[in-house]
Amino acid sequence: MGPRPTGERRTAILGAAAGLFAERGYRGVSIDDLGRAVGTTGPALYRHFPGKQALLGEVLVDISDRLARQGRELVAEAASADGALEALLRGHIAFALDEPSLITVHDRELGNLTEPDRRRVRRLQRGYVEEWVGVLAELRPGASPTVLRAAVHAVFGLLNSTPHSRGELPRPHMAELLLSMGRAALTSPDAAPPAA
Amino acid sequence: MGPRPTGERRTAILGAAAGLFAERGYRGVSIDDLGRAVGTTGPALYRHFPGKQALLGEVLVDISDRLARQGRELVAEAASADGALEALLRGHIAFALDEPSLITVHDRELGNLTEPDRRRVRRLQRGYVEEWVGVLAELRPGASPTVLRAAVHAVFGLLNSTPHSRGELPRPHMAELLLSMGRAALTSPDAAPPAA
DNA sequence: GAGGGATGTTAATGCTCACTAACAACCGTG
DNA sequence: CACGGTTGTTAGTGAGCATTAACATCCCTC
Repeated sequence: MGPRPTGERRTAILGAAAGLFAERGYRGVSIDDLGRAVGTTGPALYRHFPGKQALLGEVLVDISDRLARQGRELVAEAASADGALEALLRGHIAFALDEPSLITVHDRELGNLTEPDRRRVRRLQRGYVEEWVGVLAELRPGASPTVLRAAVHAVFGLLNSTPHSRGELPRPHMAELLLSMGRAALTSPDAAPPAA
Repeated sequence: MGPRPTGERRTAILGAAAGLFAERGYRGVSIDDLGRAVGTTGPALYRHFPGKQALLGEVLVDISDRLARQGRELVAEAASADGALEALLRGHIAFALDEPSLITVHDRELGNLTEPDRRRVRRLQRGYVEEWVGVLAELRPGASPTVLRAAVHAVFGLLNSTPHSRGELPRPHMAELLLSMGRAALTSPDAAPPAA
């Protein structure tokens, strides 16, 4: 069987991997499952990737990179801190609604990465979080970065909950709901004083 | 080796299982790991449980049951809808902060249950969610139950994010932060009209 | 103080699975 | 039109793992 023009098989495998990993977990998906999902047998996969772990690594690094890059760009383009926050929220929500599998895999499978891949993903994640924290610090000068970081993680949990409540609401409606909930959560007068 | 007074070995196994499942995932934990964690060998487990899946089932049903029961009680005891919402939030937050492993396992491992166990867990979860929806319906009479359900799921995502941002903040401070964020998210004027 | 049930241990057993080997077909290029 | 590189296929191979079997202790009861 001859090769298709480009590495389209490669990207097909990555797509299938994201979907299957999200659905059954990294360990619940076999090489043969992955092959079957793209119309080949299992071992054909080794013509495109060195192994199963490398596949997961590529998926996770790609997601983290896209989020971090998107965050950087949105903040750079924004005219105000308020605008930046709204852009970050809308961007993250769009991502979560468009790619629920990627979001699911992203915060579930970190532990199955090789150490180098895990480091890369963590670095990218940290950068993304700091983008949010920077914007929030401008909006609420009183709050400590530690509190803001915790708040950002909490809002990620809120936004990333989409895959769990799938299909309950039409997409644009869900997007608006998440936007207003996320904004409310981040801009409420929450900065409790450092506990005694 | 003789038996200890009660089924304390049983509960030790359940505790170890929750911790290990949370850390490495159901499929990433072997029977031998579980035995080792409670000071025995792997197969000893079969004296207390019919198998690995039954173990997971018991853990998940127990969590779901505790949450649902706690929800029912808190709402029944509350003097007002406002009070009920605050109680639900505080109760869920305490649970998430006290038992991060249980929370983690709870929304990750549903797919590894037997069909009957999955049904039981889902029924309990639904009951818990409806408890929240009932309270919210009283506070925001205009909103549709569908929107409220989606909002509740989103807030669960927010509250359950604790295990991800572990140790950043002292516990009481974190509890207050989550409370105010959760309340803000649920009581913001978010009820967008049913999209065109 | 003998017997039995509860609880443990070690040694199979049989399955799944990631990965490798050996071989085949296709395509573009000389 | 032969050749080599690319991408597939089927058939191992060896490891890990859930579960079971066979056997050993211990404690409680009679």
